[in-house]
Amino acid sequence: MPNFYNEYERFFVSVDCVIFGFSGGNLKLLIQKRPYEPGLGEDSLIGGFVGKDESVNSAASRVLTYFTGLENVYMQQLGVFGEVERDPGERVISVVYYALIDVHEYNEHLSEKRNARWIDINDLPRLCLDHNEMVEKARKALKSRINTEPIGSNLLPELFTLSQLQSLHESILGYAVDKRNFRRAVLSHGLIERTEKVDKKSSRRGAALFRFSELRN
Amino acid sequence: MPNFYNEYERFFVSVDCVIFGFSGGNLKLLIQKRPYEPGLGEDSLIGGFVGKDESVNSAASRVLTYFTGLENVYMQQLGVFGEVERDPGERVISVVYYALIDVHEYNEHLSEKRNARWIDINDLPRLCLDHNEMVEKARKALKSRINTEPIGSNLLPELFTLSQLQSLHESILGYAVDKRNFRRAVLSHGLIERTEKVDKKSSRRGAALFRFSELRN
DNA sequence: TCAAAAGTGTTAAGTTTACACCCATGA
DNA sequence: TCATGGGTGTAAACTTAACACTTTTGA
Repeated sequence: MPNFYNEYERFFVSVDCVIFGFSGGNLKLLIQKRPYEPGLGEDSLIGGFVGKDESVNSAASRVLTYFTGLENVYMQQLGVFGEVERDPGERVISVVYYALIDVHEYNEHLSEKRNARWIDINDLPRLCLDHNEMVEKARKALKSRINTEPIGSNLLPELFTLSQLQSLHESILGYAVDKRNFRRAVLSHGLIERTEKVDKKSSRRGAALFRFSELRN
Repeated sequence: MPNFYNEYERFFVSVDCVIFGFSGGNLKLLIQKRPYEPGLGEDSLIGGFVGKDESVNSAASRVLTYFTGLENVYMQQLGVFGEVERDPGERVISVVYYALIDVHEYNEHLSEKRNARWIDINDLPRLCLDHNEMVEKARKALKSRINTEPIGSNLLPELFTLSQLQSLHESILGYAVDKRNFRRAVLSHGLIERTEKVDKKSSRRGAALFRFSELRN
């Protein structure tokens, strides 16, 4: 096939994923030790390069599966980081995603093998390049979407208590919400439904377990 | 400088701009005749390729200035279109922006020279590649932001009447809004202020001219 | 004098917020 | 029996939505 654009430059294109999890009442982030120079060994988002025969979105999915073993994960594009000098090694244009995963389902063994680990979002270390900026942007995106998208359905196990869901919302929003108002609001949305099951782990009395309804519009 | 990423592929990266204007009570889009194969002469968004020594955002600004003569235009990244086969000529990864410009200020002579023209958003022709999809995404973004961002300040002339502002909102939203409620709402936001001037062109009685307040938070 | 756009308030409905006590259970 | 987290209702404040007539003026 002839090349029509040959006068133009070509660039490395990477994908970087801000991977959120929720565990122990706290929002977590999956990070790795950067596997190449420059910045070898520094803390880094999970990322990789776009390949010849895959779309940019597919590259992000591939990277995510490579690190977690999970497929069909909830992911959203956040934007492009395209400053000339953002990577001191080579010019790389990065497409950033955020992903939400259920930390109870992912392949822990695999991510350890990949040198990845979960950190609490509030103990975020300094990350390489412009990765802290990417995390900041992802947190803002989560905050603004938590009340309109069923974000919890990706971060929580299939069955969960309303207290867990509330605690997730509070972690994302960064402030406490009123228990009664919260329950009324999420129940009225009709996105979750009560099951017959009861969770006895977190309290003496036991808490009703809910699940996200299957129906999507 | 050594190349650390040499095993990876490099890609053409383009920027495509969904450029909105507002004139005669209608939302407009600036399009061009595609200047290269494949699809030479087809209707196309305003676009170009990212160069070696410019950031992706700068490339978008450069393209916009090239076509309109305007600088410091309001632009926002919309996302990346990165399917493998989206351009049948070559693999090109496109970063999409939307921009809002005041059609009374831009350089009409220049855009004509560039073979660009304004079309009414409701008479949108079939555009090349995946450009219609980009426009659709941009319209949704506008809709969801019209009530939180001072979008009008970029699309309207410096002085405008409330009827013009309302008509702009209606064009973006796609439905009529109540005049009294609209006026109360925009005035209470405090983003616009009344001037002493009066517009006599659009009515016998004359309408007060407003401007967007300088103050930004 | 009339056509055409500008301008102006009030009420009802709905939504959001604030707030405190009893319940069930296992240790 | 008591400590712990689970579960529940109501009233006030605020926001949104619906609705129609008068004003000004150039032709």
